[in-house]
Amino acid sequence: MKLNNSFYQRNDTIKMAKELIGKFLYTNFDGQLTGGMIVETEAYMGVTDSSCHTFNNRKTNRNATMYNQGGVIYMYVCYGIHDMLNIVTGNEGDSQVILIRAIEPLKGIEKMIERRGDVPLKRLAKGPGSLAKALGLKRIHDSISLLEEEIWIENKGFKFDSDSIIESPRVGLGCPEPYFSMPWRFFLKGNAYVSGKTKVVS
DNA sequence: TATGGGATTACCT
DNA sequence: GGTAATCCCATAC
Repeated sequence: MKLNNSFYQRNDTIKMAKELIGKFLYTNFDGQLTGGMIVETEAYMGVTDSSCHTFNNRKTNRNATMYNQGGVIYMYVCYGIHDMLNIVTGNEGDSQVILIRAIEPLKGIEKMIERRGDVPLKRLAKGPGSLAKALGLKRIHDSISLLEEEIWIENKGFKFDSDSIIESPRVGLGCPEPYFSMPWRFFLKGNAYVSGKTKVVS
């Protein structure tokens, strides 16, 4: 079943980032259904998190969507090239979001290959830039709802015990400690579609 | 108004 | 492992 506001509008973004592992993310643009199982996420914890776009209450045209109430998406462009998909969580005025970093492709694989070019299945939606491209998501989709027909997340009842969800520091940050090392990245242990290093940091 | 850098990826050696 | 591609926004004049 489709996740709704009772999931997205809670105030525990770290817990939600963990819970999104094993959920199913879909997009449906122009009648083309594409998607797969979420295997890697990162939590960005809002105005106190120095790696977060809203650190120090920063508010610009780019990041305004992060302050919306949970249940919409925040899209932003990194390095001028890559579009990134974030799930907005919590209440209006909060700015915590969850970056979706990788899915295991399941639906519309042909269409995703068409969008991505000829890459191996293992790399089709591995890493946030690749994932957004495979699903047809761009900056112009910023602020669209997860409760409508273009993008949504489903719970299919898959459960993983806590040993299977690995925590690690987030990837690619340039911010100072302590946020640099906060263990706010989560991924499914041993899954071939997780990006980057999968080494366990304890 | 100008400049520097980033939640990355792909392709090179 | 090194680096180019390439755009929005923060910061500095």
